[in-house]
Amino acid sequence: MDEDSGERELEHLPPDYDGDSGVAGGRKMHGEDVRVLEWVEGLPSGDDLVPLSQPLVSPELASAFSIPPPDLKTMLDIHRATQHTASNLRRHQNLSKSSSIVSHLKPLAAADPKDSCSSQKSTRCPGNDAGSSAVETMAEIDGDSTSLPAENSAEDNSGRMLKRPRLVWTPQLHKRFIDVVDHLGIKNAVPKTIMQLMNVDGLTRENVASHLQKYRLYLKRLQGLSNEVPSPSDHLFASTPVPPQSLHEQQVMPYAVPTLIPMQVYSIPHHHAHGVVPVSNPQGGQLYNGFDSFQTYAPPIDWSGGSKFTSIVSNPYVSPNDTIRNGERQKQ
DNA sequence: GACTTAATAT
DNA sequence: TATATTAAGT
Repeated sequence: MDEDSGERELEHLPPDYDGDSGVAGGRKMHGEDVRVLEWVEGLPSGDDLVPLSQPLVSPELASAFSIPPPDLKTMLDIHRATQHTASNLRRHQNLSKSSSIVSHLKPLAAADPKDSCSSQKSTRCPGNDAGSSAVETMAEIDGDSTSLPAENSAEDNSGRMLKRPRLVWTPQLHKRFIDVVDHLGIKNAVPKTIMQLMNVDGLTRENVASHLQKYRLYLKRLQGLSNEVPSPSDHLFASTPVPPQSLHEQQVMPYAVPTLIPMQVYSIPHHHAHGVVPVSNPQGGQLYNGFDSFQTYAPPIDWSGGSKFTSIVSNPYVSPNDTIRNGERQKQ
């Protein structure tokens, strides 16, 4: 059924992009990274991007699939949503114990997850629970009635239950994931928080949990064999342009509220899938690959909103000769 | 209800 | 086969 799905995905990649190239044999230090970067560079510049206020799927296609018209986002909407997020996160911050660090933050900066959990040795953090009640879902924040619910199914307009299409973790989406995980620190990076900060409309906690699981396994492998060539299966993760800071447990940096550039996931009935011309909107949104899944394009998160703090953590770069144990770098 | 881990499905 | 999704246990 999906025997050639890889080939299909490649249709949307530059001609020289070989997603399944034999990295196993000899992954030259950055060959893969360079290619991904080239691909990313190939995307339209900011000037070429379609404004957020325009629909992500053409009206014709939307109507063909009975997709209700999305709420058009204006810059005012985005600003309002950002303010909303910020104020909710501030409320969250006020609920948990405030710290001297956080008290210096500019209004847009959010709670320091480490601080609010500092006495917890497990990754479960009461602060997070308090936050989850204070922070609303992205759909609510966006005021977006066309967003899919954060469930794995939705009803179409005739009341049938539709299966949410399988999410494809594109390099862009993964980059956004990594950005968030790195900002949270691997210890504080739990699915719900990641999902909220990623701010991808339609992305579910389950999507994130699954990807996080995979990412943790990748990090574990990375620790296990520090000098080995990365597994070919780590293609996506290894394509992350920077050494994952996630290897370090805590990023003692309060995370910023990312600029809200929501993306929407459209659920298109599978039987409609064949032969559809891909729709692309790199500004954020979905690239429908014409079959049974979507590729999600996400512009990088703009952390500038509140990240006025420089990290207290020293250079997280991990040299190939170092090993990581329990999140601590061990010099050799 | 959220999280992690393991198993299963595609 | 890779990886997204679901299930089970905490």
